Amino acid sequence: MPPETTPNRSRRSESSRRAILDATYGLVLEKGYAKLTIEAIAARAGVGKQTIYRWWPSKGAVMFDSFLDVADDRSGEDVALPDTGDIAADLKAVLRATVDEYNDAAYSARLRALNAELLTDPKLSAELFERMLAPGLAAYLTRLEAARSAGEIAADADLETAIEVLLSPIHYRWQLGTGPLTHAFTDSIVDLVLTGLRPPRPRD
Amino acid sequence: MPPETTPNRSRRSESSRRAILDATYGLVLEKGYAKLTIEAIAARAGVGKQTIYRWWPSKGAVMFDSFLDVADDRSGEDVALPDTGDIAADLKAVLRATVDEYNDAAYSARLRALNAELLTDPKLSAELFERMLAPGLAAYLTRLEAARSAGEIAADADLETAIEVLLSPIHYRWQLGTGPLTHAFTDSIVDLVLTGLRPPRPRD
Amino acid sequence: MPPETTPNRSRRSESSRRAILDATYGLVLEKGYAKLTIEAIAARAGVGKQTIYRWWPSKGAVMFDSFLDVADDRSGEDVALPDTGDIAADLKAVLRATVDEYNDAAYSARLRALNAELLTDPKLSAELFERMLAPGLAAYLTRLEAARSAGEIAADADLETAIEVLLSPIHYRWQLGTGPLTHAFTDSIVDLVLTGLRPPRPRD
Amino acid sequence: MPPETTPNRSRRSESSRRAILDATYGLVLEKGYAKLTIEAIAARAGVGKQTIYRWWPSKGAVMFDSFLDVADDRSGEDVALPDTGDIAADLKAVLRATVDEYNDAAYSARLRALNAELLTDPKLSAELFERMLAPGLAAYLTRLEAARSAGEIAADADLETAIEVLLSPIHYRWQLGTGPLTHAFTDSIVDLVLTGLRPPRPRD
DNA sequence: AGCTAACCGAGACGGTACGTCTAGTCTTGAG
DNA sequence: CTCAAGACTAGACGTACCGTCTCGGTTAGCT
Repeated sequence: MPPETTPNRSRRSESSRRAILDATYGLVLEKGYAKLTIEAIAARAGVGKQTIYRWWPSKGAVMFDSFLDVADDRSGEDVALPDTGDIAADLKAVLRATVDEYNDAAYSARLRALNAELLTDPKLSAELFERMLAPGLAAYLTRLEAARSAGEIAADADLETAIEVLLSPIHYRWQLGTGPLTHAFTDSIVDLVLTGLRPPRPRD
Repeated sequence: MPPETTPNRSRRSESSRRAILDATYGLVLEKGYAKLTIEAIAARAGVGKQTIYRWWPSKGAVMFDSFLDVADDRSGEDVALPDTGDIAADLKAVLRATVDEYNDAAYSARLRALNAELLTDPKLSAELFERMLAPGLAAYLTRLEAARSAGEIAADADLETAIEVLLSPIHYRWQLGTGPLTHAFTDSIVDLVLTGLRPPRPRD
Repeated sequence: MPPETTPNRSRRSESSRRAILDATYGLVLEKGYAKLTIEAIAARAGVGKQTIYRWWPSKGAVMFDSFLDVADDRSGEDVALPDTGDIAADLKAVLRATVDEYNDAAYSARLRALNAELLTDPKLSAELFERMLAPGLAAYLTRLEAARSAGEIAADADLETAIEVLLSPIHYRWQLGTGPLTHAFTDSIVDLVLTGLRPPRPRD
Repeated sequence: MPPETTPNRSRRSESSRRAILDATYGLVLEKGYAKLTIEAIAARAGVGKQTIYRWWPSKGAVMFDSFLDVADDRSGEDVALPDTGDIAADLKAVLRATVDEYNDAAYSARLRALNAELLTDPKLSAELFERMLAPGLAAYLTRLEAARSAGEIAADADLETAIEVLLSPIHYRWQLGTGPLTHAFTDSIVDLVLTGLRPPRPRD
């Protein structure tokens, strides 16, 4: 993500880059994003401040990169959703795991930093989307398409919207605190999304 | 929201309070929340810095108050959802209006500030919920209960979850930029929430 | 000497002023002027950097003030030259004392700082002259006038020039290292200035 | 004069040496010594910084060398003082020329740089003396000895001291600003040094 | 109808961090 | 090897704000 002004990329010190990214990652967890400073990053990374300013335009960009860097490390991993043949059960299992992550203090701290930066600089969202969100969303899409093929889901269903409708309530509650982040909550989202609010058609 | 330590509330200058809140509100729109400073607020409000520190614990609290203050002004207003007898049409109309607000630059700027502060200081979410969110959510609940009584919605539907499922995708897209905030998007949310993904039960 | 922009003089903290001046004075002696930094002054004085920048335009100005401040403290003291009735003896005694000062390491360090700053910013010389040099030169003038009245010195002698001719060789040797700063050197200056180079007029 | 550590002198690039010295000389005149930086020298000379650090120990040494280099160029020139047979007239003419130089802005700027460096690093004075001062002082000595032989000056006069007494007041006024640098001033120095302050011996 | 304690505007203070600049060292690639 | 180029660690620069602390002036609410 470096802004590439004049500095010569080929001469860049990889060890400094790593040290900066690691220091940033650690400091956000320890002190929180609001108390993250460039000076602290430089000190912990054993790096001159100028080396940070040479390659990143802002503190937020460093933090952003440090998290995306971790995400990239995982990008080779298998992100496929389970497929037991029961779409409801599979979605519930995945969303339960997701909500457990949100309830983890360290994960939550990183997420807060990332979202705060996103709110400060919305231009970053495209990059965030591509490097962090897209792989996960694609996995959901694959699973839902399989369910559609299996006849569990209506042929004309809008799957892209469905994915966001499944995931966003978790993010919403986490950020706005409108209610507890429980397995019951995610289960009820899955039920709702799969069956809708409409009343059962009366037997005739 | 003032923390009330020792200062005597009855002696508080209402004109200073108003000037501070107004200055804050204006500065967030003009410069953005990240560049908001206590000194700038004090200067624009024609107020000593100490007067701010006396009544608020942080910059975020002032900003928060300045927005809630606007919300409180509206609290007498009618927040009821329309009821034409067609729950799908009514929800679509309301969500279209909501999405239009999110697409407004000024509203979006304020929302960014509010959410950024919330991520920095999650303790504020309870207050935010009570003063800004609760009235709106109550209105949704009222309308959905009416629909349930009318038989448009299943008797055992989880309406609280349904409301969050309706609203959160808008917030999600707005914040993460996963897609365009259009009327088509909100319409498809409503359809999804009302009918679900399940295929129509075959006529027998 | 503060440049007086906007800050309100009457609110100035005298204790901070003193601490800054004292810290500067001490640091020049310990580290030398070239290694004097505003940060070190602020740290030793227990003062914020801004408090220095508020009242002085540059590091040199602070140093300058810190030395003139010492000079001012002495300004009430008696700076008169001795008067034994023998102008040669009196001048030799005073110049021997002067040269001893120049040979003192601490005095020499301060003098180096002062002169270095003067070379960097010649505008300071007027102030230096008034506050540090003028009193001393006046004392010489008084003594030389007494000698003139006593007939030891020609009635039409240019005393102002004579004073500079007496003092400047010491400064010159000290700064350029053209030779050793000894009592023999200053004695010979006095002899030269009093009798000149001309051969004695032959007795006829 | 390079400090001679390890680098192999024979491989040294003469063109780089010249470019560095010339760039330094020019930058001192244009920006002043205080704003002279190694980076600016390297940039103007079209030279890597390391090439400067390899051959000189400090910025001051480069500047010093750049000026002595000019002085060395002149060392073949005739520096003898005029000899019209009238020592007073000859000295006045030379000192007038000297003071004119001091009043020249460019010469004064160089002199400031040189003296500032000398105050910062007194170890340089020996070198300065040998390469810049000594030839001039020797010329004075030659002329004064001629005057002594001619009977214009007392046989036992201390000529070395006399030379410093003649020259130092100019340097003193230039640096401390104790008075104007005029021909009248230098003339009166010559008169004073030649005749002294003593009153004319009464005719008997 | 004062008195007096508090709040008020103002802004200097001790600090922290900023983003920039320069020093002096180290690395790379060309000659 | 030396050299130009320039990235590196280090740390001071001067600025912007932080949150605290006086300072007079003013205002509210008790005597």
